[in-house]
Amino acid sequence: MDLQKLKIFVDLSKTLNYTDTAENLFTTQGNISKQVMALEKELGVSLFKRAHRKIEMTQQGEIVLPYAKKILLDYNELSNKLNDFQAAKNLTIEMHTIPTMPSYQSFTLITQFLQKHPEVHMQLREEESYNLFTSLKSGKCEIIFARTFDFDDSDLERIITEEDKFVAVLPKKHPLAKSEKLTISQLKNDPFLILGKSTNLYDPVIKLCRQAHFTPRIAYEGTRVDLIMQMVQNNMGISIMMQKTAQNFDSEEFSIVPLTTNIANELCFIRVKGEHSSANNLFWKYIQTNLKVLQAK
Amino acid sequence: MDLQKLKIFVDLSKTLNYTDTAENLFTTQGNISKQVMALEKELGVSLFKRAHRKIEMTQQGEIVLPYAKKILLDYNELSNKLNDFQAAKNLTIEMHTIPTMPSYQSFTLITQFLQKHPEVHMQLREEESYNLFTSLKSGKCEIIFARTFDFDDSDLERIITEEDKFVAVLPKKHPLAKSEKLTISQLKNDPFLILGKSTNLYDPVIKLCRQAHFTPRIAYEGTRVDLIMQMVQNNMGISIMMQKTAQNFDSEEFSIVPLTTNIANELCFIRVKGEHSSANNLFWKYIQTNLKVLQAK
DNA sequence: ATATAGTATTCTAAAATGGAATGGGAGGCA
DNA sequence: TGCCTCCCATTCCATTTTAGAATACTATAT
Repeated sequence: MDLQKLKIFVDLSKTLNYTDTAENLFTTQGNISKQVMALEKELGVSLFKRAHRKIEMTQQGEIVLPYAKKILLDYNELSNKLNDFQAAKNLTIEMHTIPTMPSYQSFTLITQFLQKHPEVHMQLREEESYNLFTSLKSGKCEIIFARTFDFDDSDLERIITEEDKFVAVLPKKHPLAKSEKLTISQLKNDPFLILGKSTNLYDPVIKLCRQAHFTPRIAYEGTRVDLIMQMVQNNMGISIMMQKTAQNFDSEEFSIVPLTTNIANELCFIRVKGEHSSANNLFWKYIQTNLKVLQAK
Repeated sequence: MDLQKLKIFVDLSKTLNYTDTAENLFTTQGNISKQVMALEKELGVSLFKRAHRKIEMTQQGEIVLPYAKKILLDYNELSNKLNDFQAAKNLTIEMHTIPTMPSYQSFTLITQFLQKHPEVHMQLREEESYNLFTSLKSGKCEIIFARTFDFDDSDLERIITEEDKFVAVLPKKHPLAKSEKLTISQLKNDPFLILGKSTNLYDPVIKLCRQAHFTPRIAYEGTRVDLIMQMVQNNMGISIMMQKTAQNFDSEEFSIVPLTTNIANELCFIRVKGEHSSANNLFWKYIQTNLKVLQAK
């Protein structure tokens, strides 16, 4: 059952003339004739009485007409709704991000972008690092702000906004607290207080330890950075985290010492390669441009 | 836009599995895949997110779903309505008839038929003879009861229920009132009181006169037989009509004399050759059978 | 590593489509 | 009466669509 047939039927019910309907619907008279006959066959009724100078609708035709109109209207309404939805979607950026995003300069970029483009809506959602890439690849969001370690995924493209490095967080009284630099093996006997598996920091830390041929003793694993800091202050262990995370807790009670590692680490916007909504492209270009401006300063 | 695509979409929204939907709709998995893609292309949106072990509907799919269901429901409702209509129609006989039908034995046959088949509805409508054949041929009714003269129409079939003949109706005091038989030329000087053009009696009478090489003087032309009879009684002229019409007015005040003619004349049921509703066929067969029974008596 | 479940693709024959031209019947008109 | 015109039906043909069958491809599970 093709809606085109219903369209023809409805138009024909108005014109009662095959040639006119053919013109209205940009086809030929013969085609109209065939389609109407096909529709009649499909419905099993005769829709028009053909008398040789005019045609006239049958009782069955009168039954069909309101339904045909209704169905066509519904289909149009559907088309419109979809168009509206797509238009709105084209002006909406759904971004998933690590919870700490507001502490980075990327946040400034986002707020500036939104001020400059008030027509664009941004839906930000915090999500555990662990899930960000899944959400991105499954299409739940079209862009993420995440921390990467040794990034290597040819399906994705990214804009690095900041680089970060590993630091050790030590109690003030720790023997190595005054060091200028540390390697992780120097800490192999300390209890580790680290961010858990639901962050994407866990795996790189374990990897670092493994590279240094030891398995850390994990005294805390969780998501609360402030809690870790308190535990360090209280001599319950040491922590490995990112410098930019640690510096938010600048305190007299513990030391932050850079760690020598070979693991690249960046904060970046990431999206899949390929087609994107116009708002997304607008945002992407804005970030690329204004990041250079920022860095030039 | 083919409704089949919507059907597939709706079913797929339930199963979320191409193979299952293919089975439900008696087709193949590959076909489902193609149709869904075609639908997506046609609507310009993606309806399902394909993840490699399961598929999931998109937001756009959620928008489409209620419309698809509604359209399919409407189409089903339409089908049902048409079926009901056809079924009712199949049990209804629409018969147009000359006004005098109740005076013939055909009327008895009809009432007997309706008693025997109470499920059949008969819609009788009186119509002027002149229009009966037009109504029949244009499909306004599927069967007529009419009077025929020299019937010859290969598109129609008929059952003759009674034969009739022309009679002259004369005032008692008319010089020819006592004749056993008359030819029409014997009446050429009398004023004619005849049934008008809207009956199909007018033309045959004129034809009879023309065959006898005279043009009658028409003193009355109309549809009221009773009026004609009164006029005859009052010596205002003579009339030519059918015997069975005349004998309903059996009176002492005028004579009915058979007329010698070569014009065949019958009362009959007539329908177009070809397909008919079951009720119509039932009726036709009933008349054929029971007419023989009647005639055998 | 292999099997499995699930969608996409390709190939092919059959069917539907649509355009153009032709057929054919009834009404209008001279 | 005969011609013309209006209109729906039909036919021919090239193009497109369709549906089935087999095959490819890929992520998950074992």
